[in-house]
Amino acid sequence: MPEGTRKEREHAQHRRAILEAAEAVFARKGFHAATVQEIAECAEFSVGYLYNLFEGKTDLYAQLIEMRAAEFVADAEERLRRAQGPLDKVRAAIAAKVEFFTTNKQFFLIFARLRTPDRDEGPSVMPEEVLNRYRSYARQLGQVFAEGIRAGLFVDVDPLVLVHCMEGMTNAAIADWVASGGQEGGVAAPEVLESILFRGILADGERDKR
Amino acid sequence: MPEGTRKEREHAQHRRAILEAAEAVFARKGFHAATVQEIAECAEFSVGYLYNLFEGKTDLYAQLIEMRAAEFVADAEERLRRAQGPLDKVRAAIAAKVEFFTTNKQFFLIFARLRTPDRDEGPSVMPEEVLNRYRSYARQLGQVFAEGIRAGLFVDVDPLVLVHCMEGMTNAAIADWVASGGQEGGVAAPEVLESILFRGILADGERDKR
Amino acid sequence: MPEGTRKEREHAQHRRAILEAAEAVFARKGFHAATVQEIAECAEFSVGYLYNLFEGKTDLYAQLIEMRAAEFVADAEERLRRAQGPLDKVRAAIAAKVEFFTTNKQFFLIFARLRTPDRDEGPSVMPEEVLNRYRSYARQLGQVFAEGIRAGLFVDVDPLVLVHCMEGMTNAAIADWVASGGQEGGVAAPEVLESILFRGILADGERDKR
Amino acid sequence: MPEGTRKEREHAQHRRAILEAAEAVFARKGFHAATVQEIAECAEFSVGYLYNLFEGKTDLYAQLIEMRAAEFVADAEERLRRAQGPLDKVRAAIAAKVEFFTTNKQFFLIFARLRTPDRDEGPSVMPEEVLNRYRSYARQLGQVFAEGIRAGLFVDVDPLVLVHCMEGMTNAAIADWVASGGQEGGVAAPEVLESILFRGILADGERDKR
DNA sequence: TATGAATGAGGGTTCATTCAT
DNA sequence: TATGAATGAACCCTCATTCAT
Repeated sequence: MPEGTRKEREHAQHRRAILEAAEAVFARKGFHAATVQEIAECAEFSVGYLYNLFEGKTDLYAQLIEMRAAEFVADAEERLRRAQGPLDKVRAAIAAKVEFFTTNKQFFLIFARLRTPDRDEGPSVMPEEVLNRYRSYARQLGQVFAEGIRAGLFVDVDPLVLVHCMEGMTNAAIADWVASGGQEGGVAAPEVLESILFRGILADGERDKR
Repeated sequence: MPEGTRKEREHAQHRRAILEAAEAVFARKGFHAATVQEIAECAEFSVGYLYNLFEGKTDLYAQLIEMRAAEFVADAEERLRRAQGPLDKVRAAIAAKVEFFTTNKQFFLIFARLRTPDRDEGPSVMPEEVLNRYRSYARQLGQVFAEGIRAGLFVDVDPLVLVHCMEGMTNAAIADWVASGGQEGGVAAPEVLESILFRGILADGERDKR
Repeated sequence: MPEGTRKEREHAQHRRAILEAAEAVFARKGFHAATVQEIAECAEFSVGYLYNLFEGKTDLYAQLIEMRAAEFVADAEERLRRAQGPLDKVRAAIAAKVEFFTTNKQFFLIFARLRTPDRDEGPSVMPEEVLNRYRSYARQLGQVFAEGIRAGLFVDVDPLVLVHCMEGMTNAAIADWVASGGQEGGVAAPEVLESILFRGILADGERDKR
Repeated sequence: MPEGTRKEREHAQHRRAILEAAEAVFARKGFHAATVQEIAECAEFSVGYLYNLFEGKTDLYAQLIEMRAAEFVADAEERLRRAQGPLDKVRAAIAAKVEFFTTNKQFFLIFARLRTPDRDEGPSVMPEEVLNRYRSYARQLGQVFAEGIRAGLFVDVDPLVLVHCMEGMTNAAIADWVASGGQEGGVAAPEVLESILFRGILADGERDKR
């Protein structure tokens, strides 16, 4: 049951509608090529109203990312908490990511571009809060790996490198799936990615040869 | 000793200077936010002269990518040719990429954005030739993995997934290095990435447990 | 009493204001030398608003001509319909033209330039519709003369030549009047032009000498 | 036998070549759309050299018109001098004009646009000298008609109107011929134009009815 | 004499943002 | 609350003109 007065509920609903329209347009065009006009039309509101609810194009972008980042981190952290031991935590992290982007294809395109931020655009587009949330999550992942290393489960390599390996592999797999149309069942199964991350790509017989 | 008349040498030199200025600006701002004005200033030429040498902003972008892509592919294919067997070929591919972006930090930011092109920008920015060159290289990598699978060296997984794993891991490692300032020796050593790709992140004792 | 809502009326009024400003500027400078900036200033609107109502400079030009051409042709065709017989129809055509440009001095300068279009400007500026309207009117004039020839009223000369004579004479007279400032009563009276067109410039006694 | 040193002769020859190239381009594109670059290429000289011989685009345009106007006026005035009596002088004027533009089709397009000068382009494009030469010729024509009127040969109408009628008719006929491709024998014969100018378009029997 | 590389002011157009309604 | 008309700064690009060679 939604809280607040009817006005407050409508307000929140309109915000969501606009954020979703923005997600579609930003995903399709990128930040600069997207126009506020198109987002407003897509949400079936006027530009003016959009400017009542958001401070501007940049704010809209930031809030969109904040919203999705919060959704993702909330779910992923919950899964991390529930999983026991580094191995299962890593599995949980992979599953969380693959599942999140499987249901948020459009956002993946935005997320992917975030990794190479356009700098020098006046005040940075991303509010510190979002960045901190993400950094905090990355740090947790790092700790999971560090713990695994201490426990003798993982190879003794800078945990950051392990995080990158995991992130890079999953990103590439998801990117390929999204680029190829995002059909059901297309993305590499999390289990395959897990297996490669854990055991590498060498066949069983080959691994010990050298 | 460069060929051609003095005029031709200057012409080529100016082209290079502008392409390098463009690389710096596109890397910093992205395609849309970069301005021709800024590129010209950065190259210490007038806008008009830039338009004598290139057909427009889009052409400048395309030629820049074409130039770097040609450099990369030439080197990487040469290394692939020299390496014997799938294992060494994969090692060569990783080394080629890490080394190329180590000396072309700025271009990495452009390359990374290429993977999530802004759509709907009229005719795609990239000329078919460049795309084909890249596709051809990706296909070669796929064949290396396929060969490794046939030879029983690699796990029996869709070669495309293996390519993605390799690409994703190296991209993430390079991205982190670039983002953190690109200091000497910062990027994860190719040998570490290789090792993880081949043998996974599980410690020796753990791998066989399950 | 104008139709539509207040908004619609204002919209139409602004369109007219801009078209009139465009008429003044195009008349003074010609298409190429006119600037959108100047038209906007002259209409006391911003450039941006002008682009809300028209697709661009070319569209503005085309719509202006379309508007005036429609006004002229509507009036002239009505007069042609009402006049009885070739003689009166020719008189009506002359009067229609002289009176139209007497109240549309500025447009005459635009009309005059239309007759020597700058070629090679990509797709012609004029929409087919306007050209067809004008061609249709010219054809009607030709038929009037042809009918007069068949009836033995006019000399037996290619009707097209007769149209040219009529058009040329009236154009020259109007051009002179416009060039000399367009004062009241300056243009040669339609009756004088008619008389010369019909009976030539020879004095009565001289005509039959040869 | 051309005068001056070889240098002077070459200089004059180059000037003519450039003026002719300019005529072709200005005729095709109009003043504003024509580019100095294209004129230079068309004349097979460099832009720089063009700027050695002419002060700029405007000067080139003015000198071109000056040259052709001088040619025309010299010929037309000579014919006027030779003709005896107003009738023959008018015939001579018509013939001079038709013949001149028959051999100078391209220039007709430039001449036609001259009649509706783009104003407000800073210092007027046409030097006073050219304008005066043309005015002087128009005055002479006016005097021919005035003389005819005094002699009872022409109807008693403002001579300027008669000049306009003659000019307008011939312009329209030439314009049609040029527009339709300028084929041999296409333009209305001077005799037809003369006849209409002198005797009007009414058939013999009709003229006296009213 | 003859060249064309180099300039930069100015044009058409877009779009984030505001504000009267 | 919700609208969209109106703004104007900023962008890409062209082209007349200059000047070192």
